[in-house]
Amino acid sequence: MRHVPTASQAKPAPNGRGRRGSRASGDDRERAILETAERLLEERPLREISVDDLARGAGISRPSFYFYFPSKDAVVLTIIDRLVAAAAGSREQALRTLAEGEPRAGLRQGLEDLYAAFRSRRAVVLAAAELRTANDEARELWTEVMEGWVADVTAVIESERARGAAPPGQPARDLAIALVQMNERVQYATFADESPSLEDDRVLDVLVDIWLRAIYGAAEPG
Amino acid sequence: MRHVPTASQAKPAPNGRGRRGSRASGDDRERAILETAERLLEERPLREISVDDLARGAGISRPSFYFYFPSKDAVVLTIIDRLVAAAAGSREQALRTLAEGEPRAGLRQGLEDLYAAFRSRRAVVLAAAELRTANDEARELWTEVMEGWVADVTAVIESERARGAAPPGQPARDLAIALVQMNERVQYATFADESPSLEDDRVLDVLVDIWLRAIYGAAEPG
DNA sequence: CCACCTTATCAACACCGCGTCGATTGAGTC
DNA sequence: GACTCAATCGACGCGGTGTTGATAAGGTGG
Repeated sequence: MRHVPTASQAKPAPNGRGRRGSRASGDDRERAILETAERLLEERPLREISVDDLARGAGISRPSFYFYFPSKDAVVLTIIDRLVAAAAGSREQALRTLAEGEPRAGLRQGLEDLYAAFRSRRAVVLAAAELRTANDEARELWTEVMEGWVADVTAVIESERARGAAPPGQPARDLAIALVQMNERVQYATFADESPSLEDDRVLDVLVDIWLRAIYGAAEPG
Repeated sequence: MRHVPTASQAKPAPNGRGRRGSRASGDDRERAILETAERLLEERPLREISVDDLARGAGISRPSFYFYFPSKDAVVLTIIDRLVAAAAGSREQALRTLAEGEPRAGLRQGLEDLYAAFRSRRAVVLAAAELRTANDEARELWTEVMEGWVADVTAVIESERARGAAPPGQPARDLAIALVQMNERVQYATFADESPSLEDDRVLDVLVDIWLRAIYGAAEPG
């Protein structure tokens, strides 16, 4: 279980991740650490950034770092929390468009918004993916996010089937899981510039096409 | 560039990963280390296995370990090399079935064989995925494997389009990349028992369905 | 059979990154 | 001017990695 109210509550009260108690001038330091982390993540992966790097970057010693954050991971988790809160906005927006009876356009719009939100914080997203394999809290956060999307997509598929726009097929939730995970993986590969990976400007066309065919396509045409 | 001839050449000559020179009785130790690694990977992730664990498991001291392998990663890479060589068999088999004019059945068969091959070495596959993010050599090996599959799938799609069985659509290679990456991610999630993830016995039905719709489906029916 | 190479082994070491402890400073009450 | 408490950091212990150098334990051949 995570203990933090997923950010967005400006400063009040100590939380599991942030500084312990108080709110004196050291707010600057805390911000400095977060900014240093974001800056360094643009240059190299999390695993190559030490607590000392973060401390020095923020102009303090390593032990002082621990006054503000309990660990390196906690810093990144704080950053991710905020990104996730921001992305939640995009998701709600997309859902609303979807609900307005124009599901295909809405779908494209939704995937576009999400892609843009993550694309703009590429470094953080890659760090989050790296953390996920090692850190329980990160894994739980990721799970929450994925479950949220899967639930939404499942609802959309079911409603499209109910109104006859989409044919029956695999259980909606199973389909949703595979599609959401496809997006995660494809986008990650593009952000990380893996090979093979899709070109940045091809990602959406390809993903949207597969989603539409998976949801609206008949089982086996041609 | 990797320097190792992807295993399968029993013992000859020192290679980049294995023991340096010679082939005395210490062959047993080398095998013992590899077996210890596989055994421990069934219990816990690579990151929680130390060189000392591997050494003790093989009945030698930590420094002695370095006589056989240059690092913990090298051990896992050796294991992965062998798995990949084995999986290459499945892939060739699948391709042959595919080429015999029964592409849909062949596709299902191919995905099934691959899934079974990896499923049976779950622990190793998960370790490989973990290594990939941290280790250059692992990343290159993974790239080779992925590029191989993408190339094959691209060829299949193009040939199906050429003979009129599949309609035109996104560039075949782009489609292939997304589908192959989807499989990777979905299978990983299932092996790791993430949430959300597909149930073990649902994976193939869902993946095959999406593949068929993505390849053979029309752009936008219903 | 003994000098010699080569295989195989490990204690001891140097290094790095993490997280903690305890002492110290300095600004703000009362 | 005595007290508090946020903030800082030197020094430490821990656990992990990889290396060095000394040593034993087989052949091999002169």
